[in-house]
This record gives sequence, C-alpha cells and structure tokens, in this order.
Amino acid sequence: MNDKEILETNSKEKLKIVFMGTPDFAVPALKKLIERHNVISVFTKEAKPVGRNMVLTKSPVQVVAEEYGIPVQTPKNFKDVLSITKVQMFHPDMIIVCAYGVILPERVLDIPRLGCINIHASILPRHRGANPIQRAIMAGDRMAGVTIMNMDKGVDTGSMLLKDAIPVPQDMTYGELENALSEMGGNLIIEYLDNMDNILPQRQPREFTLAPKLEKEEAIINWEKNATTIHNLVRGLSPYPYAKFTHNDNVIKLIKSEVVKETTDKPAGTVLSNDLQIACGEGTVLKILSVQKAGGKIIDTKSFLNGYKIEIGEVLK
RNA sequence: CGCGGGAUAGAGCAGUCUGGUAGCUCGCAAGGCUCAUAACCUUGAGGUCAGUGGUUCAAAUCCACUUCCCGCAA
Repeated sequence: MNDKEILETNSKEKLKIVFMGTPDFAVPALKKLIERHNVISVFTKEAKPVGRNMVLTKSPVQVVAEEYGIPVQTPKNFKDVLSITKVQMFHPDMIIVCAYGVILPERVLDIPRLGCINIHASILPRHRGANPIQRAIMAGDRMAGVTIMNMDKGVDTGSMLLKDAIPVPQDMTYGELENALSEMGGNLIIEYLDNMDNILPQRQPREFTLAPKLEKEEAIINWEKNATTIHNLVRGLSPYPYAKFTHNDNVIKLIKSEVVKETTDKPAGTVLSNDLQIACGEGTVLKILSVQKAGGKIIDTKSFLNGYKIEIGEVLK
C-alpha cells in the first residue's frame, strides 16, 4: 500500500463528493451526505419560472445546498466543454447522482476516481428510466425500493451495488411511496459509503422493464380499463398530476378511489350509484372517494355530489 | 405583468348578467312514523354574502382596491 492509498483510506469519511440532484426526492440524500461527508459542490437544474405567477424558483436541492453554504452549479447540460470543466475543477472523489434530470456523458462519468454513483428509486432492473416510482404504483407492484448503482453510459444500466425494498400496500399513493423511498435512498447511500470496500458490483440481469417519463395523455382515465388498473393510475398520479376525466366540459380530477368487489354488466363508464361507483372494463367497479374540480379544493365524493349533478345511468367518457 | 376560476350557514353549491324578504342538496338538533334504520315525514338552530371604500332611496348583486384559495400552462 503506497502513501497515496493510505491517505485515501484514512480520509475515507472525508470523501470529496459532488452531488447532482434536483427535486425533493434528492433532498434527504443530500442532507445526510452533507452531515457525514465532504460535499464540495452541488449540481442541479437551473431555477425556472414556476407556479401561478411564473416566479423564478430554485430547485429544492439548490435551496438546501445554499442553506449549507455549498456552491451550486446549474449547467443546462454537459454538451459543452465549459460545463464539463466545471465538474473537473472540483476534483471530486465521487459524484453522487439522485434524480438530477440531466444525462451525464462519458466524459463526466470518467472524472471522479471512485466513479459516479446513482441513487435509483426502483429495484433494478425493474423500472429503468425517469419515473420509476409512479410506474411502480401504476403497475401495481407489491414491492418497491431503491438501488445504489454504478453509472455507465446507458440509462440505469450500470452494475448494482446495494438495494433495499419495502412492501407497497395497494392503496399507497405515489407521494407516499416517494417519501418512503426518498428516505431510504438517503440511508442507503450512506450505508454504501460506509461499506464501500466490502461491496461488489453486481451485473443487472438481462430481463428489465422501462419506466419512461409520464405523458400527459396517460392521466386521462379510460373507463374501458379494469378497475384495478384505473385505481393504480389514480394512486400512481397522486398527488401530482392526478388522474382525470371530463364531464360536461368540467375537468374532474380523481384524488382517491377504491376497487369495489361487486361486478356489473353495464357498459364501461356507467354511473352505478349515488355515491359514484363507476362501471369499468371487464365488469369491474371502481368507487370514487374524493375528487377535485377545476378551481375547487379537494373534497370527498359526498360533498361533491351535494353541489354537482351526476345522474345514475350516465356514461362517462 | 403567462391564461383562467373562486370566496354566500358546519360541508358542497345556486343566486350576481337584469340591485328590492338569504336559497338548494347535505350535515346538525328536536319531535313523529317504524320491529328497525344511514330510509321517510314535521319543525328548528345556524349568515357581518372574504375585507375596505364608492355609486344608490336600496348592494351578495354595480364600480375600485386589498387579502386568501384553486385550475391551466411551464
């Protein structure tokens, strides 16, 4: 063991880390890393106009980084030499990426001597891609988790280092699962850094599934699908952007639903009862528990029906 | 100045255009009917119509401003 290696071993707890991430999901990991290691810089997506008044808003990761006084970089991407140089400048031992939203080219992946490590919110190789958490709920997965992995030039294709998983109750929403996995990701990356030397990278099995970015049309409910599929869509898109349907030109978001045991022979979309049980595909029935109308707050179905007319026998589209 | 909707009883809404007694569906309370009920009937309580100012004989309603809430878009 030469001097350099001894030095590295002794200073392992003081790894120079560059953190890359953007949304709330990445915040627990960032905080834990800041507390235990040496996060020398944070890369995040640039502040963008957001919300009702188009106010320029910093990403949650940037807000936290600035609270801790850590320098923040917001390159648009790494297609130009300058933004790559920005990474090189810091001479990081390791880059840790968590829901960054920007693709890292090989020239960036090669910079840190300990490589680029990704915190991915699925049990790989299931749900590679941009929206693993929503996709897991939408698919009705019984288990969900986080994988710590080495990054390579493919999207979520690198070798796996550490995993953890939790059961997913069939009424859990995307938001709830995201919170759970967000904490898990923070804990798991710390666990990895503590035990790095004893962890062997493992190749991903060949069989994988993709979790592509959500398209807008996917939020529109198709009553021809069976009730479980729709129910999974509802909770997979809660609390954002919510599954929706239109009734008399009113957009109605479906906040909470429940699959009913009974079956029906009415065509899909038929309103079956005065508490909004709706016929779905294959004779299944979905009960709507709470909704939100454009301009209104989230309310339970009973309140909603006190002021909004939907007749039994109507067929929703 | 990105586009738009909204604030009326504990809840959800109508009424505003066209100014003139505060309404609907629920909930709540009391009583009745019933073997019984979340069903049905009767009665009742509960409002500073978001706030401030203006117009008017008269404002939930028209005008101006303020505060708060929400949808779209990104």
